[in-house]
Amino acid sequence: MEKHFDWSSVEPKWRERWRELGVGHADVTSTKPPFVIALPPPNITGALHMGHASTFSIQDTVCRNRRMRGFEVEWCPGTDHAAIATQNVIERQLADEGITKEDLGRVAFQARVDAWYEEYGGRIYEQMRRMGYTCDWERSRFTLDDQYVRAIRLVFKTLFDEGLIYRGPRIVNWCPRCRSAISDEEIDWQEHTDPLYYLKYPVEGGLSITVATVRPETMLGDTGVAVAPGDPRYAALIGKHVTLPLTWRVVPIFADGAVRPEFGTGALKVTPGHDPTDYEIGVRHSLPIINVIALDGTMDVPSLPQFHGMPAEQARTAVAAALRDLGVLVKEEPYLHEVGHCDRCGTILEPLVSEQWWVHMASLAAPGIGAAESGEIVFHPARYTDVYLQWMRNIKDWCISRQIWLGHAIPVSTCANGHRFAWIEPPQQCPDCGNGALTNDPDVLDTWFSSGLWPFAIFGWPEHTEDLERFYPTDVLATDRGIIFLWVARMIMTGIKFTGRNPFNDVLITSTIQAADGSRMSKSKGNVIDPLDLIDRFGADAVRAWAAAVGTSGQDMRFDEDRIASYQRFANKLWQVTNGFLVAKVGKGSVADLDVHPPRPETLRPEDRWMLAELAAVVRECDAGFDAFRFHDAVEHLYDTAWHSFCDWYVEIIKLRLADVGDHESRRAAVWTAVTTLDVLLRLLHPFMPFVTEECAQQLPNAAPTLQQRAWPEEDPLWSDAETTAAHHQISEAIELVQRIRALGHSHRVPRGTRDRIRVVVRTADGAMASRQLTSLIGGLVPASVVDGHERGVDPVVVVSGRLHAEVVIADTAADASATARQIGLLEANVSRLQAQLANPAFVNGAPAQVVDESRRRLAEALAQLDVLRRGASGGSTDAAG
RNA sequence: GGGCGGAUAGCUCAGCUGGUUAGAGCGCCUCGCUUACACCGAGGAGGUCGCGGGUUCGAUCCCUGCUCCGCCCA
Repeated sequence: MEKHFDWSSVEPKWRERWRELGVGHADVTSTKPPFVIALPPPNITGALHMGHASTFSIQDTVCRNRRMRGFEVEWCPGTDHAAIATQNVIERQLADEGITKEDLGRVAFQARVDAWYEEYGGRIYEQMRRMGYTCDWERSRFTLDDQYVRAIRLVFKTLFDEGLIYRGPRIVNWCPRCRSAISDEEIDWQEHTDPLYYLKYPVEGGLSITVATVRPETMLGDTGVAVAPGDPRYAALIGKHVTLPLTWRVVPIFADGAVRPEFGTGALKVTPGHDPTDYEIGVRHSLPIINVIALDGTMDVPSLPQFHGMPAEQARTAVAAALRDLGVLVKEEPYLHEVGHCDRCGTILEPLVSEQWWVHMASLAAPGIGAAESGEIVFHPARYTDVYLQWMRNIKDWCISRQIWLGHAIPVSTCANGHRFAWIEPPQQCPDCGNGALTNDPDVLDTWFSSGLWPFAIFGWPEHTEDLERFYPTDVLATDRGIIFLWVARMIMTGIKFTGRNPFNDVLITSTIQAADGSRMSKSKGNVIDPLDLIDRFGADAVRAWAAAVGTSGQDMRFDEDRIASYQRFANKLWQVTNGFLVAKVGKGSVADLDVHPPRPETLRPEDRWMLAELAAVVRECDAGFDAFRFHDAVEHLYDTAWHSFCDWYVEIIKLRLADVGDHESRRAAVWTAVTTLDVLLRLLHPFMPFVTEECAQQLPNAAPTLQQRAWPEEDPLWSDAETTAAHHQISEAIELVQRIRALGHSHRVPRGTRDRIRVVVRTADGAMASRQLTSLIGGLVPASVVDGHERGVDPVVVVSGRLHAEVVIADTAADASATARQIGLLEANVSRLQAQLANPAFVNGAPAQVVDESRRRLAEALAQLDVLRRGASGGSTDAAG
């Protein structure tokens, strides 16, 4: 037998088996109730990262659980074309070759993209298989699939025809390098320290006003100066005019609520063409919009040739210098602020006004708000509902056009007569006038526009396919909080708009995994962890169980490798107890020896029932965890029960019985209980740790080709009947007593193998000897000999647990009552606390009867225990049973 | 500026709707290679639950103020 669980040989075997058995594939004609998850599509050319590993592992765990619970599970995977990211990669390749995409042309460029997809397209699926994910690979989708493209065009055309999509000049975040608009959600804000320049502008009548700005070059496009309403410093200037240096344009001074009086001088230069806030102000006050920066990021000011064509950043110092020469620049100071960078390429974004396509959002958002408010769509953890609603209630129109080559072309053409129309199939002529000279819109759609349709488009919408009928709406959507707005909200809005139904009921937001120091993992920082590397080192089961254990408590998690390692050891523990103990020792290597019939209940010993009661508890905890999306609760209870209750206690307790070949009935009860317990635990653990549980379950009776074909465990009445409950109580007390006796032996440094040095008498509360069964159980667990009574004249040390207590004598050692004294001290503190509580009439009258009764019960028990300890400690109880 | 979180053992984190002797994993200390497992077992040390008020018979948990630390939106 191998010494340890060897995942590297086990994992490939089971991956292959699941594939052969078609575990992930859903049958659309099945009569089982469907359970559906649409996998948030990763970037087709990307590699699996920690975020994926965390959220996908949890999705697979849910899917495996639902399969065992009798659902027809459809977990539909897919990939996203990730237009900007992919185009950047290709452009970088071209740059290395010294050419541009314009040199290549659109057709040849597309060929390069296709080749790239071909090369890297399958990589992430392979990585997902290594994690053991049971997606329905046969249904995998790509956002550039023909059917998917038709869905996108239909959505676009519908919104266009309803007037919800429009084109117009608006301020956008412009990436001068990508030469494209970028959505608000794709901005990477970084802190910069830049000079804050104070510019003193002349005002009519010999007055002046000073503004502060980090971007003096934009003053060439200023069309106003704003101050806060009611600001006494400037009240007299409102309505007057400023003459701007350099351009000598005359612009008004006015009041606007957007101005923060405490910033700078409290006076704001307004550049509607190059600042989002200024744009809003400009709209409110009907200011002209002047663009002074071109799409390539250079200054566009032909009337000022000294600046024209200069990169904006360079123009900043040049303009500042010119203003200094004019005496306008009166002060400079360093200023820390946030600067927007392009999420994809890192270039500093340039807000500017350009023609873009927009979706009018307010009417689409309204039903999406209602769905969350009414509780039809539930976020887990619940607080994300507020995050979602906050954004939805303040929603802004969505810029959906991108000026890049890769992606879904905006399906709009304009004919020679100026008719503009949207289409689904590329048109030959204008539907209005029949004109055949058509110009197609050059832009493509924002990637999120297409992935926003994911939950229904993957199943063939708008066709009324069997899949769509059966699998839509989906049940759960699991993702990181970072894309609630980018994606979740948009799926909800389009889902309701185009299918009339919520695309899912539950949104599970999984924890973000941070680097060990609490910083964000990012490629640029070089602190990313590769999940595949973790699989190599700890096994897929360990990585998955860890993901479940840290992924759903709702808090961001610092990456902690030791935690993963603990689940690796747990996998080994399961494997050891199954193969090394149950199969090799108990079953002597034969499954038949483990395949015992259920014993008659009366032959079960208390410890067997104790184990079954523990099992009942963990089934309940596990189910509750799954139902509430609290997987960390489920996996931690399973870990505790499997390792501590089963391996540490139950297995150790039954070893003596199993060695006693004479007592067939007892042996059978123990074997059955052990096998049953392990079988249930393996099934419960399977969704979290599929590989090791399959490998272990295969060794036991009742093995199925895969645990995915076994039913999810349910509680048996035997596990919680009155006798089992009583047995659980008794054995739990015995276990605690064992721990106290062991501690006593330890504190006296009694070496192992000298059982005779410690002699123990176990008694019940009334002073009677404990039953023979219980005595031998305790005797088997402590390094001591259990005797009927102590010799006269010897002072035993007494330890107590519940209604049991033990009188312990250690040979050649004077009775050291410090252990007893310590326990007495704790109990006395407890007693005085409870007595004070119960003496308080406000508590007795105010608290629920249950709580009061519980306090009384505890007090009574503590007093009884104290009584036992004091009698023992006083040294009088030699051979108390007489 | 607005919003949402966090602060619990040396570290990383649990602690569900107020009543437990406040828990786990790792680390640390002391024993132990006993025929499932040294990727292990046994025992142990370690916390005035960020700080100040308040509500309550009772607060780690609820309210409020403060101090630090994140994230999101502007």
